[in-house]
Amino acid sequence: MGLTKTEIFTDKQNQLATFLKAMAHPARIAILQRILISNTCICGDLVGELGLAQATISQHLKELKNAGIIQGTIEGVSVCYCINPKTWKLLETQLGAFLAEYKGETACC
Amino acid sequence: MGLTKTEIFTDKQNQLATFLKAMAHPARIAILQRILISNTCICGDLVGELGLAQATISQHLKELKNAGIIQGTIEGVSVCYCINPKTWKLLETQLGAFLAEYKGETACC
DNA sequence: GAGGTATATCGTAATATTACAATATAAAAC
DNA sequence: GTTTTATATTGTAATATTACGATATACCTC
Repeated sequence: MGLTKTEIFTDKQNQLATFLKAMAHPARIAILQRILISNTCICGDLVGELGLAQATISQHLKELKNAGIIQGTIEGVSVCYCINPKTWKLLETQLGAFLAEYKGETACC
Repeated sequence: MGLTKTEIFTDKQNQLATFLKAMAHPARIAILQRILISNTCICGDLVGELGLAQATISQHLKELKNAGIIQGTIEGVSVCYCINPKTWKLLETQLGAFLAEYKGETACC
């Protein structure tokens, strides 16, 4: 075992889970916030700012990139990472729809 | 290693990561949707509806409960699980604030 | 209280994640 | 072309997650 049974869930459920999983780490939230605030990002800055090793940050960036949340373009010696606007909007839509399913407090519990 | 370095991040970053992690599984999204739609929930229903073993579903419910997202009250033989309104609002606020940090497309990448 | 029903917990196997040192790659500067 | 600088990849150890069978618990019904 140890393998998520994706086949029994809908594509939407699986996709939302993938997005959430990609963001479900404080380092990746910190990285995203850093990109969001400065509206641009160079990986080297993060190595100094977060207290994690360069290899670890590179790994986190890779996961955000795999999920499609960020994109990177080579800029001379360094790489410029920024938000993928298309994915971010999709994420906002899907997450918004999910959260909106809550209809207020129930009488039950 | 293999242990997240929570101490180098802010409480807000860690809390948001914890919420996201709790929801970052298609089974748990399906469970939440089921609770949200019916405005109530009994675990036994889920065992029939999702294609997972009873022990697995109980485990997923436990994780959602540990994160404070759902709460359960014993109701005779079964347990009634429902959304924790306070946590759900906190989650909406924190996630909303996070998503709102995006200021639209950048010129950079 | 014996039997049935609903949920939780335990034990365990397979797999995934997190973190980092070491090393590789690739472009700029000299 | 060698050195410097920035990032990626590889290898590896520690830990976490996912799933399920088996078993325990707890409450209702008779």
